Amino acid sequence: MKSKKPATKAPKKQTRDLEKSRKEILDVAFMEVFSRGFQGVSVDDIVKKTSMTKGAFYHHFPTKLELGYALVEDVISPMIIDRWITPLEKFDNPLDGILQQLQNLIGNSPPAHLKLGCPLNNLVQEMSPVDKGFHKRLQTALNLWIDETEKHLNRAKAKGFLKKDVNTKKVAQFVVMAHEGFYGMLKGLDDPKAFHALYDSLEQYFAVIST
Amino acid sequence: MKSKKPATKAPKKQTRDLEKSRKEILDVAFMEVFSRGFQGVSVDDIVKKTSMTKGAFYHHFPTKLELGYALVEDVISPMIIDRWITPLEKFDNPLDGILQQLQNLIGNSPPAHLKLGCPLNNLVQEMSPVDKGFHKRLQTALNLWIDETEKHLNRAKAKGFLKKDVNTKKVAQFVVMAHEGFYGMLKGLDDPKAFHALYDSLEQYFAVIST
DNA sequence: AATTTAACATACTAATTAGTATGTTTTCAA
DNA sequence: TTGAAAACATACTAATTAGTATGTTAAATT
Repeated sequence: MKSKKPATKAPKKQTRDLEKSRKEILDVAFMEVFSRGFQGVSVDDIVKKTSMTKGAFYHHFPTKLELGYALVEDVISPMIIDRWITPLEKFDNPLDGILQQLQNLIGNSPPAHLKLGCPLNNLVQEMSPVDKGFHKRLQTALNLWIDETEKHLNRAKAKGFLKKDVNTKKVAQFVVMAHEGFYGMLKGLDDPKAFHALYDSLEQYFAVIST
Repeated sequence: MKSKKPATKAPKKQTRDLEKSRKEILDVAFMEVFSRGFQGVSVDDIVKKTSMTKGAFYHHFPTKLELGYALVEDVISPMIIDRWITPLEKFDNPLDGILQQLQNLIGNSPPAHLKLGCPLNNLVQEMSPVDKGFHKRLQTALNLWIDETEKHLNRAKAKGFLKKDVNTKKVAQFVVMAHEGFYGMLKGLDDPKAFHALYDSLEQYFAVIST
């Protein structure tokens, strides 16, 4: 039996950690909501997949809706930045970066993962008309995506990759729309060739606005 | 009191009509599901907004899922043909028709209606990963939309409006993707100017593939 | 006209739901 | 060390859920 406590200094023997617990709930909730929808998941479902109980859940989130809000603000929004914005920094031409990321994160994704769609788009379509608090936060997340994309497009313009007369705000909106559209389409279709079709068309559009 | 029955031949005094009742349930269910999502609507919700009761509902549909399937096949699919395909017949150049219909049905829609998004896209995003029966039927509906769009693009090609080397299947997929993307975007954003931004970009893309 | 059957209505059930009330254990500051 | 508060656990509740069992009425058939 090794239940003896070694006399060496306790190496971080915390059994309770607010931040870690919150993160565990959010992580589990994210996957559940991602795959079954916000209204399709119950608080009990989430709790069951957690190492905690209902008491813990409601210690962290006053209502199920507040958990949903936290998912948008604390999980999904940072994820968008991580996956779609930050990687663009490595590209001299942001337009190349956008196409590259589409290829990496969507084109190269296994079909099983594509079937779940986009976490943000899923919630926009499901919850935006249903709850004002959701709508507000989802709108903020979408605008964040658009604004950050626009910044890189402005950089592209400054570097001479984009025609002088292009409206980068408009293009940014179109680019984000295409991301949502790609995800939505590939979620509904099974056709693995569909991505290339969409990708090729977007590439053609990029060619028009490029120098 | 006018409760007397005129001796004139009964002018269709049916109190029970299978088809009419089914249609009433489907119509009510469509609006409820359209605005609150399939999982956000209960059978009792639907029944309450109907002139019938639960007994009638389960006389027409064995389960809630079967009602959902009927919504896709009997309500939404015909609606897509009516709104997005049939109108194209009036246009000499189908590409003009597609842009016109986008302007009519989305650009000129009141924001209150745009907030509900697209009935098909809503269900694709919410239900496609959740239930196989849904996925299959939603996929069929999407492919119907794509195939019918492709037919008109082939007509455009035959008439010389499209470049000879364009792949009409690919373009059709991109067009439907754009429709879903437009709807999804405008549902999340509030910006009334967003439509024009998206529209302009799509128009530029059309210019590339046109003669 | 009588009888069968189709088109419903009414009343129920067992499971699930979000949320609460109250207890227990860990942590940390004095 | 102690005591208070934070971080949970347990046990409950009232409402809602999809679905059923059974009754009733209108319509079609004979």
